[in-house]
Amino acid sequence: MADHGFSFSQLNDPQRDAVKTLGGPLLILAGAGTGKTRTVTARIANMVREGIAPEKVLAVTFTNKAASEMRERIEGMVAGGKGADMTVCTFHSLCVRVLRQSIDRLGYKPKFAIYTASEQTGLVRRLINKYAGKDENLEPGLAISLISQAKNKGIPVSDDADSLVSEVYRAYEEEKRLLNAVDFDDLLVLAEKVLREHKDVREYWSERFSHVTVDEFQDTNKLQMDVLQQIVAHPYNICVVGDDDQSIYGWRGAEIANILNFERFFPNPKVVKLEENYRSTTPILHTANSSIKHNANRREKKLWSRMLGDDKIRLIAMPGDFEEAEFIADEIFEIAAVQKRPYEDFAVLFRTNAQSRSVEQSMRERKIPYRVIGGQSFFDRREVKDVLAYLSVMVHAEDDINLLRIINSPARGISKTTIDLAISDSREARCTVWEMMQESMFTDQLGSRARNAVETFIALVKQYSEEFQAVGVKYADVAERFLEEIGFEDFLERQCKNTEEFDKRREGIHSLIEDLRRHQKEPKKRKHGLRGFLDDMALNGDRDDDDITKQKGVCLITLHAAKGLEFPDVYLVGLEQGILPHKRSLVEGTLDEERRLFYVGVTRAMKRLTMSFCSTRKKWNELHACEPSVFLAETDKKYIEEVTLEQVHGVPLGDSDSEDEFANMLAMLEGIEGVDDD
DNA sequence: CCCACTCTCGTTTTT
DNA sequence: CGAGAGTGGG
Repeated sequence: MADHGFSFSQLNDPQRDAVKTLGGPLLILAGAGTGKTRTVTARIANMVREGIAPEKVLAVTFTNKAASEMRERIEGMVAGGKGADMTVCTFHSLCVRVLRQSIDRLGYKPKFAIYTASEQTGLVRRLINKYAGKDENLEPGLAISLISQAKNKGIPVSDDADSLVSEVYRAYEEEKRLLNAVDFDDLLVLAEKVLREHKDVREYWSERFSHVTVDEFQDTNKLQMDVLQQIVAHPYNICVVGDDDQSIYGWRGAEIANILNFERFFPNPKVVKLEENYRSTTPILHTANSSIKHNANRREKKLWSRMLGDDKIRLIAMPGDFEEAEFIADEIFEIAAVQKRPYEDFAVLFRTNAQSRSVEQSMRERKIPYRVIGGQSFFDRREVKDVLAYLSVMVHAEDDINLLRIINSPARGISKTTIDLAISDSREARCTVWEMMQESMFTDQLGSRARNAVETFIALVKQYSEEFQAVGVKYADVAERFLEEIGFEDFLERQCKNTEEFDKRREGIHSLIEDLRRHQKEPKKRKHGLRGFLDDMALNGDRDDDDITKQKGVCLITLHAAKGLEFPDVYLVGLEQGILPHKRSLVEGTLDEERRLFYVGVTRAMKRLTMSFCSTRKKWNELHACEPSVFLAETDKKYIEEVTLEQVHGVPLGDSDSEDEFANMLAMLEGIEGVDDD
């Protein structure tokens, strides 16, 4: 017990079977709430116990968050700090490691830059403007997703090689290549390529990692599978863990076939099913099982629980979405008060982000604290992008995208005309904008004011990139000084409507600088200093302050984002045709994936589940009639209590004073309706 | 360069 | 309805 933080006796039979199986391909089908993480971490701890060298152990996840959580749990289980020698990372950072070492084999320079989403958008937008005819129009977002799909599935962007997308795609690839830059998908594409084409590289990595584990395997796409196949060599000590019933990312390329046909990729795998659920009560699991069995292609599984549970599932027919939100807010308020339960016990799950609005409104009116996963991520914020672009230019001024992003913000007298001239001249000379700006051939064409501005800018960049490169320098301090010098705060303030916005944005910058400071202090800091920091940021860095599980209050969350989480008391709302089987899924024929989404929603609940649908819904200020979801009709009602809103109001919850509670609730409802505007 | 107005478009989201 | 992009005048 002192040796390692697990013992076989804490595991159930299939879990133990999985933990003891260390050789050969292993597929663990881990249903929702069946102790997947415990099994995987125990299995890895067992490897070390069995004498496998920790540095030969690789565990791959999809998100940085999942990676750090797994690392933490493994380190807690493995004796003598050996856990730290293991590699626990995302697919993307694994590929970065491969490429940092061997990308020169593909003709790139080793210090390649990784484009963030915004850099990618910037480049694509520019190329669309360049190539689109007058009457042609292409959304950068659409182009990017087509390009990404092409790379991940290994298919052409468009079946017409002369189409605008194809043209943009070609130019996009060419430009990145010229700038020694790669995007997210390239990390996988190029890593797979270098592994496949170079035997010594492939052998290095497959010997380096003798035992590989892949988490959330149902989310892998074709490209990730290709990378895996390159890295994992005979005798294929690969363990994949996942649940085909929770595969909900098909729309972004996840191949459920990877899990359904695992044996096609790795021969004769052992298959272990984890079906005992430790999270939910029997009514919840029965309901989930009875729905998911309507899916055609799946690995047969049936979740069961030792917890019988007293509560049936409620299915409430609501007159409208407003009433639905009001009801939930009232009820949570009441239960939290009467049963003295923390708000963190409750979650409201919905299909689309837009649905959270009405619930948020009702929560705010009652002063119920709540948390939502914030629409735009930290890295999408303009000021953060600007600062990252600046830092990136300091490392690598040849990068046109970032250079152009910051060249005149804050305004420093370099006009659009000057910039356009620099771009076209650099195109002609086949060099970067940064190089062109230093040519007298270019500056001679400018008026004295413009020339002056350009020269000042060049001097500024040169000065600070030297300072950043100085030995022993504290990046965060230099960055602060730099932002001060260019008057970034004033620039920010001018862009903001009010003081709150300014404070928020300044806070964002501050937090970024702190990330930078922390990154440099970290003992296991990356090789290339500031470059390494930018890489981390591009790979969606080690930030945890936007982690929803660490925030307080009722959780309002989409079904997608809720995967992997659990709550004692769950409200699953908007179970209507067109919303839960989403309208688009009906056209696209992805009803199965919507059903899995429903399944994921139901299995988030531990003790109590309330489902609801509305017979009317306000859409863009107009009332629309709604029909209940087909998923409700096909689900077994053995443990479901079907009620209308009026009926629930007639049976208030709480053990005592129920009539008073009811009266209070009514009074409250009336009080609010009186104030109702919008 | 900046503001204010109109227009458009409303799944899911990570790296 | 409301966020975000795009347009045009001051």
